[in-house]
Amino acid sequence: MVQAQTLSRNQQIVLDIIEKAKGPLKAYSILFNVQKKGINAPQQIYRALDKLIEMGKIHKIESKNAFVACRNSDCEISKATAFSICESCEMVDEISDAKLSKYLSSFNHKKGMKFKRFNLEFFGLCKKCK
Amino acid sequence: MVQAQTLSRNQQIVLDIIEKAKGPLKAYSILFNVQKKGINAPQQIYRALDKLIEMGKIHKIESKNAFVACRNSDCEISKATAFSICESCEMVDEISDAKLSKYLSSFNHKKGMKFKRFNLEFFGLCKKCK
DNA sequence: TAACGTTTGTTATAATATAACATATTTGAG
DNA sequence: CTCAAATATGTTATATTATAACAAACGTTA
Repeated sequence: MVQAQTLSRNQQIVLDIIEKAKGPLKAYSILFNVQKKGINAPQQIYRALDKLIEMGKIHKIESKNAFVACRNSDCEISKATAFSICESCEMVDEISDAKLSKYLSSFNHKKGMKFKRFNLEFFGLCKKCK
Repeated sequence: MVQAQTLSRNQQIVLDIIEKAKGPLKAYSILFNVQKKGINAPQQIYRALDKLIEMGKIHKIESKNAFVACRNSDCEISKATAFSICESCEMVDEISDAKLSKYLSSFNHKKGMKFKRFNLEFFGLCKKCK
């Protein structure tokens, strides 16, 4: 079972770094940042990332192979995620829009497939880069 | 400029394989399949894939690092893509739903970002795997 | 036909991710 | 409490995905 509250040492270390970051972090950049804390191997990072994703504490931005903290209670355990991604400065913003989320969560494919989960990535230029 | 019609030799070889495939193909699996045709290096595959994506002939399934042929004229040069992905058998189906596409294409983020493009991936179990 | 852009070929390497195994720690049922 | 099961850790090695850099060939088209 996925634990509800408590994070293990490594999980907490990794989550702290991701939460403090201004943008999405890559696994190896997290690794380089925690080597002073005694974490030396990619496996240790990837294991923590996997658990944090399961718990819904972070999300993976698939198009960037990078990770951001979840700022959105609506996506409850990452069943319904949407992001806005700037193609210039790489900024990523989690979209929390109840209508959008509802619309997509209830979307059903014609071919009879029932969806459990979706991930949506929007791309453009953010205010600053426009 | 992106060429309109003609594909180069390598581009055609790569596209043929992707179009014939039943499911998404990974870059290195494409590579192994074309070594008999004199293509030996990953670069050759990735270059062809990049151009085919630009031309809208194929799409990348970001969550799988794999590539599928475009079956949908609606997504015109990959500005608006949506896929249905089976978590069991790995089947990928391109969704072409005008309403969905229109809804998302006109979606505007509250924070003032104007989107140029989106990619949506739905996950679940397909008919067979259900 | 010369200049430019595009494609190709090639070698090397970077970046991302998992396998496999041994040990330690935590948790919960009895 | 206590021991068995589940979870987490540490570690080495390796697999997978992707790009850098450079030289040569090809194909437009002015």
